[in-house]
Amino acid sequence: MIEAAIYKALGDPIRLEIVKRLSATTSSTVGDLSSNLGITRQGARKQIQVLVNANVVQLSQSGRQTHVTLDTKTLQVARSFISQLERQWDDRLEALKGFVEGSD
Amino acid sequence: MIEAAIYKALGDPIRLEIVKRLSATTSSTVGDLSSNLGITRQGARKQIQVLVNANVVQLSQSGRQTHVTLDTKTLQVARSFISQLERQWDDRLEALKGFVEGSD
DNA sequence: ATAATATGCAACCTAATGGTTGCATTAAAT
DNA sequence: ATTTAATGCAACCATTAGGTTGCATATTAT
Repeated sequence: MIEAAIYKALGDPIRLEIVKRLSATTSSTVGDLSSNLGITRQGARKQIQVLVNANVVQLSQSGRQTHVTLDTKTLQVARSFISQLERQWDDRLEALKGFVEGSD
Repeated sequence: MIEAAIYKALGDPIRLEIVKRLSATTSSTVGDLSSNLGITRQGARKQIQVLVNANVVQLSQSGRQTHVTLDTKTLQVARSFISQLERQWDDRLEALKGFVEGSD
């Protein structure tokens, strides 16, 4: 079953920025990720939670800090689905082309 | 530059359903797409407009009907970006693995 | 023991979103 | 010439989302 929730999670500039940072950083805590986003720490935390709820990231506690990691499995599902859309579309175009050529 | 708008457009169950239908249908008019979505025609039209604004679909007029077509170029951009995130993440993990092994 | 750090949680506000109803318009059929 | 079909557009409404401030809590450093 396809989850619009994944795209919804990626569909916000701040959340997308967080995901981008995550993909490029060795280790990120909630605190790290929350800075330099142009919003408050608490605001950023809420956005991180949206990513958690959509399974785009996972949290793990370690002492007083919370680590955030990307869940690439979810990203993979999202990417595969888009691939499928593209493929279906292309097949359809191909079939149409064949039909037109055949009736020529 | 990366557009969160694309994901935002896909991040709604009704809009995603519209896109799915488009990928599987030979030709779709606004009217076709607006039926059996569980909302009014006008409501559906607004969602289609969101897809138009995000360049996920394009409209073309033909007499009294409006045809809707997928813009696979946009989908491709979205997919590529996710691929890139996955790749960066994998490279990072690989580098980390090398570091751990090297220091053993 | 105290102070500083890293966080979480709740209440609140405003703007955006998803949806509706109602009416206008234009092209195609009869 | 009328009617029917396929749309578009605007006003309105309820809910969700994105953000803030304020306060509580639990580790870590001094």
